[in-house]
Amino acid sequence: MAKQKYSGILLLRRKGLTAPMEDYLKAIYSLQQKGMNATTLALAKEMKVSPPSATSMMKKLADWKLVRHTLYLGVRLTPLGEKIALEVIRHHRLLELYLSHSLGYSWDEVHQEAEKLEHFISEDFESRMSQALGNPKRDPHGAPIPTKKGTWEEIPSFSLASASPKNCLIMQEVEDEDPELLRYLSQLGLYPGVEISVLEKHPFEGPLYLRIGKSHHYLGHKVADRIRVILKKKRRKEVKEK
Amino acid sequence: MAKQKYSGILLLRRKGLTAPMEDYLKAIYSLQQKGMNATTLALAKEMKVSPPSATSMMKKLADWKLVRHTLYLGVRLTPLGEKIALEVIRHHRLLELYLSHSLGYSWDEVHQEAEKLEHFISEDFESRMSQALGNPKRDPHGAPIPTKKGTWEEIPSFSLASASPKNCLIMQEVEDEDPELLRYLSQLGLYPGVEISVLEKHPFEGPLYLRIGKSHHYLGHKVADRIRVILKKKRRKEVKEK
DNA sequence: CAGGAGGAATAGATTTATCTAAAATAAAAT
DNA sequence: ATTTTATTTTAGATAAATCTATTCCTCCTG
Repeated sequence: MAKQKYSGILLLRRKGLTAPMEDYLKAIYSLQQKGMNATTLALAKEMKVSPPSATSMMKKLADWKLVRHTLYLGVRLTPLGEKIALEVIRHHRLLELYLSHSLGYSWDEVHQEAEKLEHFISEDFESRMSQALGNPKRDPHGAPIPTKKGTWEEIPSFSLASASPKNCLIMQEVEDEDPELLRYLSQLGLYPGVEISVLEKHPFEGPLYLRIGKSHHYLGHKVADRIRVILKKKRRKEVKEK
Repeated sequence: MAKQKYSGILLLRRKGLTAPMEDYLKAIYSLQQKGMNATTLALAKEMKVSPPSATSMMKKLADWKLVRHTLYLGVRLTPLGEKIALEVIRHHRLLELYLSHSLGYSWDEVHQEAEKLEHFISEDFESRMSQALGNPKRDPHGAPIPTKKGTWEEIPSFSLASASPKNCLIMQEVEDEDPELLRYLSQLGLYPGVEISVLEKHPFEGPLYLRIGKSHHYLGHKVADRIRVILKKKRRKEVKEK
């Protein structure tokens, strides 16, 4: 009985899975998550390439059985394609957390570095990072880190811009791709896990006046819209989270 | 007065310096270190490619002014080429040490991982590693880690196979590329820094009987030849090294 | 239901790094 | 000095990922 030595991304990399292919899979996954169709044009825009480039990559990924193509609806990940996408995302988010924890990177710097390295680290590197970090569930921006099996805890969050005043909120997540935004947020002390209350909400998409931890700040609607929050649970017991 | 924002490897990478180019530069550097000419054939063998591949890369590197080409003598690194080679080597060796210190890799596993990552880490990553490790001077195999400026301490070592009995030796260095050899050496407790004495030396390239630390082992001549050692200095003071 | 707008695919070119097969050239040897 | 040997280079192909320009085709609209 021959033992299956390689599977998932490792196997496919041995068969010639390339960094660009991995990047396209991530982009397709991201579009699907947003409920959009991964059409040629949408994918080309996401990847910042020309439509013909996207077309040919879609065809290639279809040959590899990583996506299925429907005319004018674009491409959808197969289970295998989704598995690979999630493995790359796991690499990315583990790297982000690792860089910030172990090498003192700030949260606005980690995305760029992780974006390159995610394609070149081994599965061994991945699991060593995960172990060193205590099998973490969230990256520095609050995004979930899929497990090895491709599962994660879904936390139903909503936009800070849509929050109603008086509720006590916990910041949950923000996108990792805009370093300027992240630097701005860290000036305000706005990190995942921080307590927020909306004190005033100005009309016509006006600014919000917030309590952030123990200080108070105004925040524009556009920024608030990019921040995901959850309601603070009524505590049943004083649970300390580190 | 415009500030020079990029230099060395960073500048060249922005201009399109590729991972294969970096690998060739390392190979040329390595051949030069061994006192060999980096001819087409030698380089092709070192890089495990066909001679025409080596030719075309030599031409390309010459276009980039990273090497100078002399007919039938092969190629020599220019100062710029050497600078790049040393930066890549610095990346490699820092990565090796970092992986073994911070992620618990054993010394036979680090080379492979570093070989890929060396081309993709940023200068920031490099300096953070160096700082986290206390600006180390040697990698896990005892090879010198060049400084940012491309200098390092030259330690005149010699082969264990050529050592005369009775002297007390310190293991200095071993190549990093053969995992099997490294695993064998670690079974014997043979690491850089470990004390060795040659107790018996059998003729005709026969085995050596060694004291390694506090235990005794036989070691074949071929293996001994790959191990670099230095004479243990007469201690002036009891200095503890960690 | 017949065009036209716009999205999608094709055609052909470019760049990088590799290959094999063949030709050219330098060094060595008789 | 001529031949042989060995190294080096050229020529032509391939594969990946991209591009521009062009053509094709689907869907919607009038």
